[in-house]
Amino acid sequence: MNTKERILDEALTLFSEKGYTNVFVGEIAERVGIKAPSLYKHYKNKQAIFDAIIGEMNRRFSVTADMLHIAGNDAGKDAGIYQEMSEEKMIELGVSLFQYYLHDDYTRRFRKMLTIEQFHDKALADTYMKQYYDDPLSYQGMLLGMMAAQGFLKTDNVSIMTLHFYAPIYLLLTVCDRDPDREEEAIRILKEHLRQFDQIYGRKKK
Amino acid sequence: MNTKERILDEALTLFSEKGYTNVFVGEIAERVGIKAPSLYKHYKNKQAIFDAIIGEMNRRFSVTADMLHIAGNDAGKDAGIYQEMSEEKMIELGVSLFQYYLHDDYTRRFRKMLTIEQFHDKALADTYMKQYYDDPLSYQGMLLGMMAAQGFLKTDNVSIMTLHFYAPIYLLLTVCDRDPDREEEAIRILKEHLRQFDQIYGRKKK
DNA sequence: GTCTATAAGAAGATAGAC
DNA sequence: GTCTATCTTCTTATAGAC
Repeated sequence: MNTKERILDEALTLFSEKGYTNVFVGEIAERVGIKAPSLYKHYKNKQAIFDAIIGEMNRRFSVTADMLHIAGNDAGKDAGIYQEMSEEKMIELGVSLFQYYLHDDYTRRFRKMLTIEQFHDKALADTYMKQYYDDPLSYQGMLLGMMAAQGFLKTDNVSIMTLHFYAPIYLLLTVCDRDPDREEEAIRILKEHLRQFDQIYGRKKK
Repeated sequence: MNTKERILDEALTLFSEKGYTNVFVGEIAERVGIKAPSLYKHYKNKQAIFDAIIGEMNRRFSVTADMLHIAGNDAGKDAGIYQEMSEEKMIELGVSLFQYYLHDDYTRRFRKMLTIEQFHDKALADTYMKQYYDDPLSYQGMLLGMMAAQGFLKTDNVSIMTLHFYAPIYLLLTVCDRDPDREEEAIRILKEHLRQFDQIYGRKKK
């Protein structure tokens, strides 16, 4: 990683912990191992660092979104995939996805930075909404909808079923972001949630 | 409202919109209609204003919490109250509660300020968690648990049922905080959520 | 590209008159 | 309690040598 990239990386870490205004240019430079003025050879000013981070974030978000769309559509074509999915397997899958979102370095720092900075700028609030509300409900709705169409789930309102699937996951993620010590508890609850979801909406009614 | 109270009020508004560091003492003073130095006759410094707001917030939160506990216990003693609660009545109640949380001036500003400032200080993160995770799940769990005990709801896991009730409400609240234009949509979804919740966990299975 | 020195300006806070 | 004037400190950013 070159200096220009390291600046972005350290800045992202600091912004996600303290917010834009509470991070000083000298602080970023120190972490990179240079003095503040040197930093201005790489970026025009502090705002340009922030903008570059936002740009990179949007790029990564849209790459992930595309991947999910493709994966979702592929899964839809292969109807057999769901047949093999037992409750335990579904829970395992849900937990790994949760842990990825929680621990992946970029995902976690972007999420915390957006949480702090979302009210500074309407565009950031929109990005937050898209990433943590519209897109998840859209992708997961697509998958759950296909499972319903194939008779593996039972509902007459796919969007609300999707909301019931996703909202607890979102809530538990916010818990762990604020208090990492509660991760174990959150994962226990997540598993119970997924199990109960499967009982409610699954093929075999309890 | 005297000057000391007006300072707190305007500061809370500004902090909830821009965050502590992005609000200048002169800005608060201007809104109150005085000059910055006058403000120091009422509060030792900027931090003292913030601390006073946090103190007031915690006071109001605990008053509400006590009220909910008492109301919940009273409701528990009066078993008949739930018998009269039709699905439509339950939806109406849920929507009014949602709109109260969304529009009540203090509730809304405290929530936005906590969202922005929560990572500056572990105590604030703890307050956030208590107010928007532990307490709601505890109160609502108490109520739903009593309804289950009396046979009006059916589940073998009250905490997860409560999570299924509350998590979508929390998610929809974050949507409206970030984009007030989506309130109408959110309330439509909220109603569908409550209706489906009643169908899933209500006495009469669909 | 990195450094030292420094300019330029902003923001919090105080002094002291009224 | 409120004001004007001012101090002090902090922070961003630039100048110019190496």
